[in-house]
Amino acid sequence: MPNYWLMKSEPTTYSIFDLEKAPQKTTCWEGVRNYQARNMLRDDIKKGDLVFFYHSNTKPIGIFGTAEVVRGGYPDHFQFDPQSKYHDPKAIQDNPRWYMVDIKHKKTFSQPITLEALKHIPGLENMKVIQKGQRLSVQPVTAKEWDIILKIA
DNA sequence: GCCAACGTTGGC
DNA sequence: GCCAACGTTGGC
Repeated sequence: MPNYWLMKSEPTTYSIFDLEKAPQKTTCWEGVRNYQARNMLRDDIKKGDLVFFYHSNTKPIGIFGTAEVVRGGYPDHFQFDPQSKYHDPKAIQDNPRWYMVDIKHKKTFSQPITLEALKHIPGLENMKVIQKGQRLSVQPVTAKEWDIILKIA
């Protein structure tokens, strides 16, 4: 059984439409610089897991589609790249601090499921993304939540 | 653009 | 190891 996740992105930085157009419809999910999210990327997110692609800081906010993890956690090489905005001068080569995964586009919903809509769907009351102050850019999603949302999409 | 939430840093 | 200051996220 795959596990389910939700990943946030600001569409001005990287949108689901960018992912659709990417070579092999695949991209690496770099730049996560939060330890809780890092732990999930490094330890928990495996090849074959499924992901909701969420647009934040935009209009409308919400889940725009799905993607599949095609490569599980591996070191985010941008931490070692002084040119990158994700460079981390404290990161050590043989003990990487930050991790990323590769995801491949699966589906763009015909209509995004907005944050506002998510708040009113029965069964999603405990979903992390609708909780106030929930800032993690990578979040676990339960199988039940996944099913409810896919049925509506 | 504001600001609440909350993670991180660093002085002590 | 506490906690104030500071920075960032992200909804509104």
